Amino acid sequence: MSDLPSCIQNIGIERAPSTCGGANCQTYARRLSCIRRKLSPRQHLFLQGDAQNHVYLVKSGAMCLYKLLRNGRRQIIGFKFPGEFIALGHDTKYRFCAQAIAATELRSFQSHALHAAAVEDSRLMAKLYESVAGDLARAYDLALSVGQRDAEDSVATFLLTVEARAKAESVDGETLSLPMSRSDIADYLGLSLETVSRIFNGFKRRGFIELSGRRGVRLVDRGALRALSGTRADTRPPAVRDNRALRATVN
Amino acid sequence: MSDLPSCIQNIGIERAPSTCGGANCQTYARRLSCIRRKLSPRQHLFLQGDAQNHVYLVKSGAMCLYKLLRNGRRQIIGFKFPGEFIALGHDTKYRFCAQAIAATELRSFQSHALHAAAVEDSRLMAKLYESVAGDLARAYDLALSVGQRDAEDSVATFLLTVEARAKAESVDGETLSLPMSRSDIADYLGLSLETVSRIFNGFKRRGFIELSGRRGVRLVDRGALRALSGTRADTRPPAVRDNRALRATVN
DNA sequence: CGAATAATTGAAAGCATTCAAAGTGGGTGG
DNA sequence: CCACCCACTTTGAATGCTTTCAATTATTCG
Repeated sequence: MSDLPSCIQNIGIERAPSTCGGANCQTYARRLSCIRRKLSPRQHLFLQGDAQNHVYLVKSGAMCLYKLLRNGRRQIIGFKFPGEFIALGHDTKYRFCAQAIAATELRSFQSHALHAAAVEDSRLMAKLYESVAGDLARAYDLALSVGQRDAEDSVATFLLTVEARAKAESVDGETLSLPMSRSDIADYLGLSLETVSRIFNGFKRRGFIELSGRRGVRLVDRGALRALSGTRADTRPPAVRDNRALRATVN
Repeated sequence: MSDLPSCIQNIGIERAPSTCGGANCQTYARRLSCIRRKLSPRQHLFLQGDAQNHVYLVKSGAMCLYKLLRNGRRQIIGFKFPGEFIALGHDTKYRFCAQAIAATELRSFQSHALHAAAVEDSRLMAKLYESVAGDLARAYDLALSVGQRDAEDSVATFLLTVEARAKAESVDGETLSLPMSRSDIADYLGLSLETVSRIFNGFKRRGFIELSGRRGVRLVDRGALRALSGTRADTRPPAVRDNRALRATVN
């Protein structure tokens, strides 16, 4: 697998700073063949049901992944930013759709070639593993938001999370530019777009955030947002009032 | 990593039949050290926030994984059955709680030892990777259910999925024994336990299912349940009425 | 057989949705 | 460069699904 046609790509370089965490990003699988792709906003990379032959790496822009229901409703299951992989995990068909929410550049790899390369290079394997594990952690957080948070909690948590994840996207140190529309946020949080809009403006009226244009948001009062966010600081013991789940002896 | 104390365990043997899919389950990492654990119903294996030093493999019984919010609400993010791993993906702390919902036997591995062994044995690595990827796919399905399905759709889909996943758990070929309570189902689907109960009995009244005791469910009219389930048969093109998401040119 | 836990059922209340309409921003073409 | 237009966003009002509160019934285990 080390002598592929070669379009000499550095998988892993240009990894999103927030994810990279200051570690020196290595260059993996130098000779893995790939193809450049460019997508304009709203353009699809693939649909659920398509034959799953490729893995993609986002180089710039932003993507959203979503699943469709028969009734036409969609659940966005994640957003993808530069340095992140799409469609790791081998299946015969994609189980979700991938759509650009901004002008986006990607690299396309043949799934089997990438996974074969990963078997050769354990650093690449570690990277793919880490990527999937990260997706999993985010998916669990999403299920938590969608299932148990009320609308304000969801939106507050969303804003805090986006800020933490995409500090690179901020115009200056303060204002962040959301790449996704209200409708995208709604379909991500399991809310209606009207509800999202109402809550954004409710936060604005209460002085928690400032809005500028369609994309700009500035978090003014993070404390207030955190107070609305029911997120636990994963410390034990949880010590919840009457949480039946914890009555039993622990361990 | 091939000369550890050895408690000679076959990771992967006794894999759940439904997941194993008839393939001959290989024996991996024979000499990986592990510890046996037994949990009684409602007993916790770990809590979110605990130091994450171990990976667990379910041998018998059933576990549930859940996340807690400050307001005391919990979201079950998944159930674990024999042959499945818990807490793959290395982090310093567990991000969710793991609790037995029935008498359960597990094997406990040191995270670093297991991952080191996986680097040595690519079959084990493939197994872990597949496990995480499976968790990810199920997490996405959960987000979809919780975010976009109405209560009846959620419950119908849940029943169909449980049947498909845990055919081994069925008493005979027809009646399945749900290891989890109404409350567990509710916290999994993001509903109240009363709603789950109402819908179960609504299905019963309409002749879609039969109930026996607290655990027994028999799916009588799968067609009706599938009709309620908004799940798409992942075929393209989606051809949804006015799905804005698909207006853009595809690919 | 009895106590404790789980499940069911009913009624009232609430939060978010849906439907509807007006307003705003951003991009494009003249 | 500005006006115009389309799409996105905001806002209002009514509806409804699910939740919450409360009480009863059923099941399981000691």
